[in-house]
Amino acid sequence: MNIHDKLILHFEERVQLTDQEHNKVRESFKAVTLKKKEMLLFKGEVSSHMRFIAEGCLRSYFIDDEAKEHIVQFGIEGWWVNDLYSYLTRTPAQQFIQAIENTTVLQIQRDTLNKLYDQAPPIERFFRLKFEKAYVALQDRTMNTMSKTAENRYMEFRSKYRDIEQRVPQYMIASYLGITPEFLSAMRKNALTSGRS
Amino acid sequence: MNIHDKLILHFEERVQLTDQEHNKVRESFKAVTLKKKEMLLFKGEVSSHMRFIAEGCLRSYFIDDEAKEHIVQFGIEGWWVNDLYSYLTRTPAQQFIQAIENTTVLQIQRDTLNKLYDQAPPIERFFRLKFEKAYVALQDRTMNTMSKTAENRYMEFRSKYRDIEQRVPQYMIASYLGITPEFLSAMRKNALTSGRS
DNA sequence: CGCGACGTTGATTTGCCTCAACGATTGTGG
DNA sequence: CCACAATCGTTGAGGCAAATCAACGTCGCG
Repeated sequence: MNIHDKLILHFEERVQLTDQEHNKVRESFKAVTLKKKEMLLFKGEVSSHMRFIAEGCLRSYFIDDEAKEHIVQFGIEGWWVNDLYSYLTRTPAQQFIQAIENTTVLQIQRDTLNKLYDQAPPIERFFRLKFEKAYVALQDRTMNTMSKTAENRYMEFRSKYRDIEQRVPQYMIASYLGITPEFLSAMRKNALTSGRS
Repeated sequence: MNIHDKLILHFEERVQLTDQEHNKVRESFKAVTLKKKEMLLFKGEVSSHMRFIAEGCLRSYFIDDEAKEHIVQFGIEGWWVNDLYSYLTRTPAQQFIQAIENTTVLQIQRDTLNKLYDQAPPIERFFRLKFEKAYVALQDRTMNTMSKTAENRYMEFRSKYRDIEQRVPQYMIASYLGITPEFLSAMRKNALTSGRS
């Protein structure tokens, strides 16, 4: 199975595409490969691509006024990553996107994608559905952050993203959860000495 | 100007509609009026409408394990409100939606909207764009919550949503910001006695 | 072998919460 | 139209979850 097949299967989980649309997709999305720790997007660049992770693992993060990193999102095979604000407004990115493992991404230029929306309505539908889902997922995270303790959020992260948990260093999980590595470490110790697991 | 005109103008800020599509919109969206404190959606109901606020002010909120309320979103004229998770998955809502002022909402049934997507691609495009924007806005809020103090978040809220600030009680703003009313009160006192404003 | 990346530990500090009490408004039923 | 009850905001004392800071152990890798 070549790399574009993955993307097409991904689209076809949600919408039906004609052969012609398959070809459009194959032409429009270009592969990019990254080695571990390489950058896919730097803060300050304008993000002008939508990006699908075909293989590997990435993180997007930003740096606050006190020079601290905060992980916005992890992504693995089958996920999309972007600094969407930069992409939509054509302004310099606030976020960095970096490879955690060697990674292959399929990306499409903004203008190409916008044309594709006109030519292939199922693709536009796919993205409508995708953003609906992404919004719901993000809202869920927001609600958790507002109402749960760090320990509960960690437990939920572990059960929801077991695959990711095993591929990224612990301090990045702490950053994603909005806590310090020290505190995560302390929590893990507690969880082990009480509830056996 | 009747109430459906507002909605059509709202669509036409982003996409072009034909006269026929105008009519579809007029037929499909039904008006609902609410008095202050009335509920538009209860936790446990399935949300089966997309809802546009034509006039008034609403809040959506949830109640956590410790019986505390958390405001997820405010909405005024020109905004959309929903428990999107419930709407998309047809499962019982986690959230409540309540009128803060007397309010008029235009709402469309899920099935009707889904048909409309097929019949009127610009409407589907509108919602793709809307969810992209909503996602970005929510991500911005998430990033703020992760990296800023309560005081900074409050200041940002005030400058970004001055209109809302003046229409909702202070304890609801506290809830939206993820702090207690007491702490917000203390912050306000500080801000006044130091920086003149 | 040595160094950098990662995780851990413990002492101390801090941002925000809890609880309880108390004005000031608002609104509402008698 | 007044009286009383809600509703809302404020204050202050005390407490806790999580951060900070500094030091140290361990592993993988060049």
